[in-house]
Amino acid sequence: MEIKELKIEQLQAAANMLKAISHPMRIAILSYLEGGKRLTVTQIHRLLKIEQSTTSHHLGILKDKGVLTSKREGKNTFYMLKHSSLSHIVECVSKCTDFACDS
Amino acid sequence: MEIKELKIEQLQAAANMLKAISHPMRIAILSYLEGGKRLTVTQIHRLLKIEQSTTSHHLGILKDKGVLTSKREGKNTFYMLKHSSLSHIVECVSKCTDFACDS
DNA sequence: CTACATATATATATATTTGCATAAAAGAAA
DNA sequence: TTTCTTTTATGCAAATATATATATATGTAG
Repeated sequence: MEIKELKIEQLQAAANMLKAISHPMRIAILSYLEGGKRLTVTQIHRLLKIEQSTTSHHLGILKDKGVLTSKREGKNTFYMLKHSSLSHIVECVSKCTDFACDS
Repeated sequence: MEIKELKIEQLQAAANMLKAISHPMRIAILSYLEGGKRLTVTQIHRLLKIEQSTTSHHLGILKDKGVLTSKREGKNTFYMLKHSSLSHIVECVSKCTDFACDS
């Protein structure tokens, strides 16, 4: 499939998914969830040192746009990557902003 | 380098770069520039069927955030990808929104 | 000068971020 | 059961950011 032939609906969907990731805290969340790791809202909230409600908001956005999935276990809700290859995006952009992207 | 060790400034830069890409028209622009292709503002403006000023605005955002570079040649300004690997992002997200991301 | 190509400025509309307060869900203890 | 604690989610509002078009300005060539 050629990217060139992307239709407007698919462009919109792709943009929505990328936009969901395009936030410093949400990129950090993705980096914590690399390699199939699972973390609760509280764990992420403490790691990022941001409000619990803000954390929940960010996780909700990522889940809504198909980046993450979640599973409730008792009082906790564990979040994880829906597609492992999404961490490539974080890796690529991290390299692009650090050195060059062609590594 | 571990993604986990990303600092806030780099997270911000990565988010800015991703946010620049997170727009249907700008994803389309990237797809047109795959493989080292060079296009002028007018060519892109005609391909996308959007206003010239809007096109220039989008290109300015992509250039400002380090996604594209440009080279003026006479009356024309050619735009191209700054890092070829950035097209992987478009490919990955396109797959993620089309089928699954693990392809 | 004119014609063409590109960039910018302003304005309006829309969307996003964030914290606060609160609600809801689940379990523990009285 | 009722009450308390922990964990997560939601509603609201203010501040901030973004998208888009129209109009205008700048740059380049002839």
